[in-house]
Amino acid sequence: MTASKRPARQARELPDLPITSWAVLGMLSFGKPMTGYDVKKWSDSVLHLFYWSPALSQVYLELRRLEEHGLATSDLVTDNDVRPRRVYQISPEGKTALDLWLDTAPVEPPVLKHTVALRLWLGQRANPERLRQILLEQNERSRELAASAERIRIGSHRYPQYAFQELVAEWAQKYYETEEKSALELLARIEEMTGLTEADELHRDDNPE
Amino acid sequence: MTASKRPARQARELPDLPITSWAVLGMLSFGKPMTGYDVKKWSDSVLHLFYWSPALSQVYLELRRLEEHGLATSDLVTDNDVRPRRVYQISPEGKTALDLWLDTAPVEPPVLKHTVALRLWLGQRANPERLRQILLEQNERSRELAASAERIRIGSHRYPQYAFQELVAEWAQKYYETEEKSALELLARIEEMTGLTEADELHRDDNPE
DNA sequence: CGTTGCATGTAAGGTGTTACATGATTAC
DNA sequence: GTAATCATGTAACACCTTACATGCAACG
Repeated sequence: MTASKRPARQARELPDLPITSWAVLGMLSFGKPMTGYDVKKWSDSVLHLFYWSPALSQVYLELRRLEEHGLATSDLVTDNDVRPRRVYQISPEGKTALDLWLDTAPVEPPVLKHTVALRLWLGQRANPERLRQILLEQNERSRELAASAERIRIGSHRYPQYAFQELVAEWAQKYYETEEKSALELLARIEEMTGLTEADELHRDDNPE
Repeated sequence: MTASKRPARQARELPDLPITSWAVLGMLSFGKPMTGYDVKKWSDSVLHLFYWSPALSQVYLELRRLEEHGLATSDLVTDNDVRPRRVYQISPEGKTALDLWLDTAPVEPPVLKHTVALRLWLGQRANPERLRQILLEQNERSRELAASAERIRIGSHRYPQYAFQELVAEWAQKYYETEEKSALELLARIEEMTGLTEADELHRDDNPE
């Protein structure tokens, strides 16, 4: 393809940044000035539910990059005589760029790396007891995430400016509740299957290949 | 942590490989000898539904790595006088290692990078019409993936040795059907919300921040 | 006769992780 | 007093992608 070097088509040209950058800029766009540490915490608790939480070192890198591009500004804040904290804020250019990104950047297909499904797919080779254990873990993990999403949803409720966060929290809650149920359904299916397999094994000597 | 250099704890020591390697080894474990190109094709059509499909160059790299570790073997096959194809097969050591991995490797939490949810989360800044469009695209994408999963499910039906593949295909079908519905529900919610917003705007001059 | 599929691989570079280094403050 | 939290950053490296290079076979 030849999409590499096109001249500025519009007065407002979007810098070519990874989605992670836009996610971090998006967090800044809610208006609260934040340190890298703050971004990481918020990222772990909320972004994590539907996107993913970058490593702390990555967060610092993204913030520096945003500042380089003029999309954010930072101030060194010294409260007492502690080590100064660097506090970031979105800039007007950052707001414009984010809006343009939301409006024009193509939406990449969501990425799912479902390690549990992968194991299940290879289930023929696996120990049924292990599969049971994996699905119980998955069920538990999903329950926790659903609960976490619920807390966030309730936390952002009745503040109209958080309507979209609330909407996504609600979506995430349903998503993880479905995951929770899915794991249990799969558990039941596997118990049927391996029950049959064990019966079959009485009549079979080696695995077919 | 000091988990870097530990001596062999067991006779059967697992090589430390990324999950992608195990996924590729898993594909080989179904018994069919495959070229890198074959692996990529299968990866695109099936693995993609629940894990993700590595780039072709990555597939070749993984296959080489598996062979280095003795988990797979390869043969150069020359059918006519075409360029020879390198055909990979799982080795007995590969089977043992895969089984051990399935049995003992900790299951990393599934990773979701939901680009649509990310955009929605930042929806306050976005153009409602654009959000509509994104959700319609997402609905369509999910419908296609559900259909794809269904075809695979039907294809593996009634072959008992494919029971787990069928199970995962069924799970994937439900997953994407849920995604499909989710997108439509969100669409409806957004129409309510932005309907209200537009009405509100008659009484408001600037966005709150 | 041009596009798609089959087929393999290298090179360059970006994305993102873990480990390391450092140190103050707060809570138990 | 010791563990957790707050806070910032560097270094090394693994993972993975895109672009490039190459070329035959089959289909339309």
